[in-house]
Amino acid sequence: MKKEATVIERLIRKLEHHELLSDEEKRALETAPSRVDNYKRHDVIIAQGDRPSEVCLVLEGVVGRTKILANGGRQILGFEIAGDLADLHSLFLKGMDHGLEALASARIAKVPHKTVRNLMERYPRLALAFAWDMALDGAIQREWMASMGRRSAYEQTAHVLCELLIRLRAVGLAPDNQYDLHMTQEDLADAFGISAVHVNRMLQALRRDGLIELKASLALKILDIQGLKDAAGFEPAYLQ
Amino acid sequence: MKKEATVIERLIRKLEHHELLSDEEKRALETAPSRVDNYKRHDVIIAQGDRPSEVCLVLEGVVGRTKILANGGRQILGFEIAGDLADLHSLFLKGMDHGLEALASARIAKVPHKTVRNLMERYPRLALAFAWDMALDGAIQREWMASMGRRSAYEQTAHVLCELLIRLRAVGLAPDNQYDLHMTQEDLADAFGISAVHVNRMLQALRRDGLIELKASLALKILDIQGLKDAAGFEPAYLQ
DNA sequence: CGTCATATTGACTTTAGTCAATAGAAGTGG
DNA sequence: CCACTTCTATTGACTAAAGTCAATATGACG
Repeated sequence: MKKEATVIERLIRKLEHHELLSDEEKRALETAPSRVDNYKRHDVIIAQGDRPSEVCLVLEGVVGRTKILANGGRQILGFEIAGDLADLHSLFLKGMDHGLEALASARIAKVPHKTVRNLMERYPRLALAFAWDMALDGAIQREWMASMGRRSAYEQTAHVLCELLIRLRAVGLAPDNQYDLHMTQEDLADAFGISAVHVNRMLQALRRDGLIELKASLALKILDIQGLKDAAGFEPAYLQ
Repeated sequence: MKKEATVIERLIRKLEHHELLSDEEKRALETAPSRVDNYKRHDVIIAQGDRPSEVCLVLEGVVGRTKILANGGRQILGFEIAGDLADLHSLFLKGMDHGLEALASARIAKVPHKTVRNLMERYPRLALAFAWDMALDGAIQREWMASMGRRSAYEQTAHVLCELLIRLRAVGLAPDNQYDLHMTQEDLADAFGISAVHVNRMLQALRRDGLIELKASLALKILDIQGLKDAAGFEPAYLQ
């Protein structure tokens, strides 16, 4: 219970970037009923096409939003980490246009749609905060689109590593500019829209350039933050 | 005035895909104060980085959401057509992470943020409908991400043409499966994340395969809808 | 120790980008 | 209407980026 409380605090801190919340609103969030499920790598949390009746809050681990195409391709649309509401949009859309998959072992709190809707009705500021979260989500997606379309594989790789550094640091998970994604280069490949072999080459290039250091399971240490940002053309404003 | 009313009806019809609206809510939307501006191709409607105080409703023409990167690249993140709220997210985010640009002559109604906020406060169902619209927007963005990452240039081209056919048809702008984008292959290139020369080659391939027919300014006629959908791996569910 | 997944490397292919030239179209001013 | 400019589309030749395939290495784990 303690750990969940901590994560919900992170969520609250994140939501408060947009709207200050009253104590009552915070308490309502903290005490909202939810169920916690555990997943291991490759587990499907929500399948593409499902019509979920709960919203997923990531407590621990890394979750990928994955889309399977008619041609067999798999595209990872984003990474969700502790404190992220992974599928808030499922409140509004009829069916999931993509799935949620555990890329590393993950603990997920599931809050019934009905609960979220009640919260939004009773506390308009919470509703605004959730809307802000969806909008932020859109901004991250757009940055990824820009990466896929108009950044080289090298820049794109550096860019996502920068983004994850900032996001993980914001929830205290990248002490000393180090973090471990517990996932594979294949996952990165599906996120970048390139091949796993090419991801490998780009990671090596980043190492060769003295920007990062990494061990298996994508445990990495940023050696030169400014250098990595420069290589990526990283401008953090979109993360708000 | 007549034309605006028609477009607002389209917007209402679109919003009602998610939430049925009362007559009062519809009237509130219809009578919301707004200013109409006209733009010609290449005009900047909202610049990247701006902090707009109004929401843009496209009445006529085609608007692109464009993002300029540090490396000089330009990525088009989406096309907005009549009846689309082009920057609803600006209600929530601090600064625009991208700009809005007229890709063809466009008429835009601008509704003050304050007005939209009032509408949302007074009519919770309108608030839900707007949230749904933002969520739908996210779904379209995700489909584009999948196209950029895991579809070939040929499939991607076919896919966007399918999407535009469905969206334009929904607002009565693709009679007889024909529509004219009034933009250039360069714009498509920036939307797809490929070069203009390659867009040209893909369009020619689609013509060669008997799927489309096209004239200058991207006036096109879909000759074989099913063939185009098959080529694209198009599954329209994401459009709602 | 053996098995499986992942990472790394090299050789080769494919896709897409770049550059440059040409051809069409559309708009402008006289 | 014409001459002129400019933008856009098309084409071909060549280059560069990324993909594919296959072999090998490394590492985690039962």
